Amino acid sequence: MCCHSPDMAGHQGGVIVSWVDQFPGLSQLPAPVRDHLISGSTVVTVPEGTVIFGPGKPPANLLLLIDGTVRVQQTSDSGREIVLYRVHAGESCVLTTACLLAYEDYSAEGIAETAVRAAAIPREIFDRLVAESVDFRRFVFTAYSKRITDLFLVIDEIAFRRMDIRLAQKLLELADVDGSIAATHRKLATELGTAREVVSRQLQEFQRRNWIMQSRGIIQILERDPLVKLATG
Amino acid sequence: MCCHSPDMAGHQGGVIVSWVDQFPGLSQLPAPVRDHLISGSTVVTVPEGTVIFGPGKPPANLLLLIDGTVRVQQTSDSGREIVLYRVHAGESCVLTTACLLAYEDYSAEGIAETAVRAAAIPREIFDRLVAESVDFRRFVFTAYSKRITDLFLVIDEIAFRRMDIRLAQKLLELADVDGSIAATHRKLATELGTAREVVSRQLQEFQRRNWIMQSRGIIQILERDPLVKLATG
DNA sequence: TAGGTTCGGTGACCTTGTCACCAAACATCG
DNA sequence: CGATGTTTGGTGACAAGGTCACCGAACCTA
Repeated sequence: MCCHSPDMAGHQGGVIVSWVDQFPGLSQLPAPVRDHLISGSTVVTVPEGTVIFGPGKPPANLLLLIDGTVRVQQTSDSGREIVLYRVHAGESCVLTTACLLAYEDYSAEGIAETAVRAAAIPREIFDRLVAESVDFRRFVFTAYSKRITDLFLVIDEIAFRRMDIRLAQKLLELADVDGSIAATHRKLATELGTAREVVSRQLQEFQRRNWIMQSRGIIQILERDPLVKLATG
Repeated sequence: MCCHSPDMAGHQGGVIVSWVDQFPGLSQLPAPVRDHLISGSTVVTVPEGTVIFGPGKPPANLLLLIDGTVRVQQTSDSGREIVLYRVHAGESCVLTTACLLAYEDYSAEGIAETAVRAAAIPREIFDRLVAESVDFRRFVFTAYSKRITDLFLVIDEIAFRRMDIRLAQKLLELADVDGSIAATHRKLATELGTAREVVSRQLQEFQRRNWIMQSRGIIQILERDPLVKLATG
């Protein structure tokens, strides 16, 4: 975490513009709370690949992502990894507040998947805002709700769903408009919490059926329909 | 949810005794907050087996368990189940607050595993307490932290750990002092999020090695040491 | 004691995870 | 440019785990 910079608030037709307005749940905060939030936080930028928090590296602040994406994942002893969820621009790393206030360590780690710009809210300011503002509380608990729902979904998937279905879903999710996906088998395996070989085999099967075409690091979807049918059961 | 009853506060040598004192994080609340908490909540009892919350049955209150245990589990489309965590006396169903305040539905369900006595705190009171009291906030976020850690652990286990190890752990966990376990294979399978047959086969193997003895609904541990060695790797 | 239910055992089969190893594609650097 | 190391993905063999179908024994309970 580096490159602290002053908040970029500015005047525009009499209205003060700030990163706060990019957060749906925060844009209607009453002026004093809003000011408190802005003055109490620092906008930071971190380069791609930075480990923002992790085992033995407890988060010091609540981060509200202005730009970029944070990937939260877990690594097993044996080295296999699984992606738990992603935090996108306009969202917050809210689960870290649990250990912010409880001083507990999490076993997951957060990695800047792209360059990230974020507002960092120190523990004390966060606590004060929760106390002061109904809207801020609503914002925090709504964010919690979404994350916990995500975790339940992950558990459901890894415990109960078949790999071919999950892989098809993931391909459709990652494909851009022309149906191409820039991802290695290794990356896909991490997304799904499985082994690389399993992904390779499954993709081989999709390729055999002419649903996809592969080259190193790139997968091209040839027939969307059967993938969709498989993904949606 | 039934059997509402007045709070059983009483005098004892000049000190008011209440269920609040059974909660480590709440016993040091300042008097006004404490009173607010007591007066704003209702002590309820629910019989064993009651579904306290679930899909389509959003929780109406935050429950603080005075007595008994609540099992929180998830069921797949195919009918397989997995236990996510348990809430014991002195703890709270705190994850429900996320949907309490966000009006979201979760896919998990909570079941009274025994008869349960609990203090039910309505949404508005909960919100007010969070606003008023640092200690209550600390209590809430600490509880969150523990639950989320539990969920991360569950994900780690089902994604990365071997069944024989997990089963050995579970047996040791459930065994009473003389090493006997009252549980059907079906129950154990739900605990671990696997199929009954897998548990049966694995237990068969443990039996073949003379580590356990089985009869209908009961497993008796004969040799603890090898199970411990397996469980701890 | 008859009938229904729950519990556990079993074999066949499929999917998923692990291990060992290899070759092609790519990157780097002299 | 060629030599070298790294990343990526392919492959086969095998082990572990999940699914299906079916069975008999144990246990209600009426």
